[in-house]
Amino acid sequence: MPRAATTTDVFNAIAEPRRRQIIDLLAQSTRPQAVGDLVEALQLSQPTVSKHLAVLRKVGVVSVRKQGQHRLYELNAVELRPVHDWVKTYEQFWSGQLSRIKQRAEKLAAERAAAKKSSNSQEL
Amino acid sequence: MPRAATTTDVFNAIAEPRRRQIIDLLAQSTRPQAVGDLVEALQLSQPTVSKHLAVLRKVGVVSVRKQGQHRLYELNAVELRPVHDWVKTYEQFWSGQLSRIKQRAEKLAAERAAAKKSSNSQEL
DNA sequence: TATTTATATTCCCATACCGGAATGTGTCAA
DNA sequence: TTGACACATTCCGGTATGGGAATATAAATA
Repeated sequence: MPRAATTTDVFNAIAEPRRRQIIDLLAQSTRPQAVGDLVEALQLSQPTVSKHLAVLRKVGVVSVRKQGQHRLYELNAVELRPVHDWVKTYEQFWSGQLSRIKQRAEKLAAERAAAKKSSNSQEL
Repeated sequence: MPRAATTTDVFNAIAEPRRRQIIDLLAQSTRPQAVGDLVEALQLSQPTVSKHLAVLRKVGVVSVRKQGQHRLYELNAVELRPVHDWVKTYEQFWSGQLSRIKQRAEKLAAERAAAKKSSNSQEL
């Protein structure tokens, strides 16, 4: 099995730095951006930008709207939520000491739950 | 230029679901885990697990310690911080209405800053 | 020392990439 | 209709993948 396609999910899509740049640009701008605007801002060729946008479209991170001969791209940030939710779990590992206590408590709770499930107290 | 290596940065490393599973397992367990434990938990072949661990090692997300013939893997979650920090910016897009007001204010501030930089009030 | 155990590494291959170049498609304007 | 413009898509080539199979390495054990 080869590497998963970039269009498989958001995690694969945002692995590419230019695609994160595109997301950042769309977030910073009030209004939807035409492809040409992004081309200029990113200093990349038009086909390259269009292809990155196609990936972001397929995973739903951006949406398009036609306006004349332009395509206006808009951020659909909610699709980033899986990434946020996953990584947020680990915030506690580098934030204050108080949180570290909480972290420890959660670990112990997890252990107890696991031990209960399989009456096998071996470490996971 | 092909796709960036999985070992290029954390974003590429965590694109692979099994590597995220490994991270999750290491986070849930109190103690460092031997490769064999992960093999059993993930139901993957030993070489596959070892290779995923090698990727996570190279980007610093896990650290290893020898204990006899075992290698004990431990999570180094702080290396996930770049992902967290990047995606956290977008939290506002799906959290409560109050935050959305704040979001709008930040956009306007960004616009003003951009306009100041290039005395060109065209939209970015 | 020979054997088992735990893990890492190498080789293989089908697949998918990212960028560049070229080309296709659709819209506006003369 | 003929261009001109904005954008998407296709084709190409060098590279890297992830899993399986086989092999290497290193420690424990008989």
